[in-house]
Order: sequence, then structure tokens, then C-alpha cells
Amino acid sequence: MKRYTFSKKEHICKRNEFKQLVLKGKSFYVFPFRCVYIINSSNEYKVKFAVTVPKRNIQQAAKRNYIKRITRESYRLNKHILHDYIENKPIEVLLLCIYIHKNKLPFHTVEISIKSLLNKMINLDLINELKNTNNNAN
RNA sequence: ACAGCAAUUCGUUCUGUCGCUGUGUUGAUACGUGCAACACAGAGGAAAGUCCGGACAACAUAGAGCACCAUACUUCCUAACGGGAAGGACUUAUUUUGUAAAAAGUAAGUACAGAUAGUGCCACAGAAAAUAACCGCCUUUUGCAAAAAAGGUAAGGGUGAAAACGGGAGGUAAGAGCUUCCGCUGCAAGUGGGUAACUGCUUGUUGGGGUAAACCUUAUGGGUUGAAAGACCAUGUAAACCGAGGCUUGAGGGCUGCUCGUCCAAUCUCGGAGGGUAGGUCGAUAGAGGUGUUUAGUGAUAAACAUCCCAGAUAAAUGACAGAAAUGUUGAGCUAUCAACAUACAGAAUCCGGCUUAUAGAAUUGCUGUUUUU
RNA sequence: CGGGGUGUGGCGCAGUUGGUAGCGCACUUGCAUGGGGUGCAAGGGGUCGAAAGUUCGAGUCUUUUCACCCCGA
Repeated sequence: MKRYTFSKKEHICKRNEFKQLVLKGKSFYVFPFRCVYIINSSNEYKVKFAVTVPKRNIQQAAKRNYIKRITRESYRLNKHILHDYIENKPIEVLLLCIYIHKNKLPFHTVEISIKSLLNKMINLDLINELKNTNNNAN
């Protein structure tokens, strides 16, 4: 039984986490989003998510809020793709989606792009990446 | 009935599934809070722009003068205002009356104190743009004459946005508000009306270009800063170290500038190198509150009574999907109905009162115009 | 949340006490050259971001508004 929740625990809230993402994170691109992620080792598996919509591209606050809600909703409905993969692995993933397109999009196209984004994350083979980053740090 | 303008009001609704934020109750765990279930609540007329005014908070007990800034017909409303209401004056448009000048009505607008406190500015054109003599007119002197010199004079002169209050008569060497009559307008005095702005009448007048959204003058108001205000808790610690200046004969400081007063004052100031934090709670949602009725007032608004509790987030909550309804537009059509599309502007961030701007569409009222019927 | 600034020819910029809107580069035409560049001469192109107002007259003064940029945390 999967639960389609998205509570405060799964948000990125702290200023330092955002700083880390911007400074150290790796990124790729799936149509309206530019996705930045970072992977840490930890005892329990954990995924945190956040959306940003830059003011430069979309100036009205109502439209910005609409886009954020849509992306959060589509992540909430599809996050099990990533969770099923990561479950029982000692990994902490931070994920930040930056909306780059300059106009409003309807819900369905955003949902499709989020799905493809999460599938791409799975294909990256996260454990190997984690080892590599640790080796580079050492 | 249609169209236009103005004002006021409203500005999509319901059901199901999944989810977000807050509050309350219950449960298990546990005594840090988090988790689960249930119930209730959850964006606007502008939440926007940040253009004004307050509440609230801090700064030393918050004081004086100058500077600076803002406002500017009157009375009232208000916690306050640069906002609003009513009234006055002026301007514009229009209608009626009238030969005309003008008067009256209606509508709209007005940053509407002072140009008789002073200074400045008024391009080009024009003689001259504000103590006006270039031409002209007149007088005197010189001269045969032509003309020249000195003086008086704003009636006339193709300009210009604006030309020394307009017209008639007297007066004069020629002329002039120089005098007088009629008229416009300002100021002063008296008097009637009005709380007042203002206005009717009478008298006087060494008044008669514009510009104060030019400087300025007068009156009134403003202490400064701004929720990143501020209070508390947690974490960490360094009132440490080095260099320079200063130490009761007062350096220096104080949340706009200067001066004065006053207060604190060696636990000071500047530079170097370095350490820590960047989390939480309160502020912060019961209020100049909403709704309804009655009363007072021309009105803004106020008072009384009844009733209700109505967002409180902080990388920032209101959404998505499915279905139905409502409204509008377009097309088809048998005025029934069917299909497609659309449903604006836009998102609270300490809170209130205004102003300004954006806005699909709907309703009501008033005015104007056109057409049809009686 | 608070504070400040800029909009003028295609581009970059001047323009002070209100009085005929300018400069450089670019563009067009002509001359010069065998041709091009350089050079010389002439020319076109502006509702001064938008809307109101004050004034006889606004790029300039006042108000409202739109867009862009910067600073404080």
C-alpha cells in the first residue's frame, strides 16, 4: 500500500542545504526543469525535494504559486518511482527542481516530465556515484 | 427596446477521491516532541503599487532655535490623513430667455493662500516686455529755408501669448484716470444675510500686464528609525591577543544636518589577525472587528441594542483529477434544443483607514441619443 | 520589507536658471580609386517610455503610471 503524502519532513527547508545544492550539486536537464541533486551517506534512506521558480522568468506571483503547486502535486503522485528504488539503501538524496520555461504549462505535461525526471535519476546508478564522490573527497 | 456615459453593488457554485497548513479531541508510543484517526477552519476587491495617514516598538528624561520636508477656499467627519461629506468661488460645455450685452438652469472639472512684501524671468518679432520716447504730435531756441538741439506727450503706428483698465465727453500747446459719466476688476470702510468661505447694497480709492507646478512670504504640522522594530530561550564564547591614540584640565558618545542645553562617560575609539551564531518561541491576529435593526444628521458619519468569532504561513499552506450546474460567445437548428470554446484581474507576509492602478462578466439607479407603439 | 537610479535617431550617449533637439558610430547618395578600404561633400531617419496638468510655449516643471537596473538583509 503506497501513501501519496508530501509533508514537511520531505521538504528542503534549511538555508544550508540550499547552499550545498547550489555549490556542490550536479545537474541535468529535462524539459521545463533543470534538476540539481546531491547524494550523502546516512543511516536511513531519505529523500528531500524542493521547487523553485525564478522571478526573472515569471513575474506574477499567482502564476509562480500555480507552477509550484502543480510540480509538488505531480511529485507527490509519482515519488514512489524513486522511493522503491532507494528503499533499504543507506543514502540521503536532496533534489531541487528549477523551472526554466517562461510560460504556464498544464498539469499533464508537467506530470509526464516529472516521471521522466525520476526515471532518469534511477538510471544514474546512485551508489556508484556516492563512492566516486567519496573517493574524490579523500 | 437598443446604444453611450456616470455612480453603486457583486465578482462562479456543488459532489466525490487524493493531498497541504492551523486549532481542538482521542489513541498508542513516550515524557524532546513527533506519529495516526476524527472534527472544524483556511486569500482579495483590489491581498497589487507602496502614494499618504495612524496603531505598535525602540532610541537617554525626547528639550529649544535654525535648516529641511509636507500641506494650503470654508465648515464638518475621523484615531489620523495629502482621504471623505456638504457648501462657496472660478473655468469649460450645453439648454432656455433675450436684438445684443448678458442672465438663469443643468452637467463636468479645479495643487482655488499671497503678484498691494521683495527679487528674478518673459525666447523670436517689436520703438518699447515694465523707472516704455524709435516714428509721430506739440512747445521753445538756432536758422532765409531745409533741418538741428533741448524739453513735453502714451491719442495713432503691419509685431506679439501678452502693449500700460474699455467707451463717450470735457480739458490742453499737444496729450494723459488729469477731471467727469457709464462699465469691468482689486483693495478699504459702513451696513443687511450666512457658523464660515462668501455674498447684496452704499461710499471712498496716490489700485489696474503675466508667472509662486521660479526663488520666496505667511499660516499650520512633522523628534528619528521601522517588524530586518523589539523581547525571551537555546547553541557557542573571547569584556581574550597584537599595534596606535586617549584617560577627569572631560577624549568620545547619543538612530537625519548644524548650534545650544541636557544625560552617560574610561567597561573608550581606530586598525590587524582570529573565534562563534545565522535555530526556535513571542511580537502575530478579538480588532478604530464583521452582520442586522433602530435613532440622530442634507451627508460623510456617529450612538444604542442584538448576534457572530472569521487565514496565520515562514524555501512560505488554499491544489490536482473526475463529474454536474450557472453565465457568455460562436456555429447548427424546427425560437425547443445540441456541439465547441471561454469564465477576468490577480495570491495574505505585523495590523488597520484611505488613495491610485488592473479587471471577463452580471445586477440596480440616474442622464443623454435613436427607433417603435399608445 | 526598505532605499536609490535610468528611459532621447538602428546602437552608445550629450542636452540647467522652460524658448527652433544635437554628437559619434551605423545607413543612403555623390566625388576620388582599375576595384575595395581610408578620405571628402551632401542627405534621410525622433509624437524625447505612456497619460494628464501648469504655462503664451514643456525633452526640461508637477502628478499619476509602465518597463528596466542597482543597493541594504
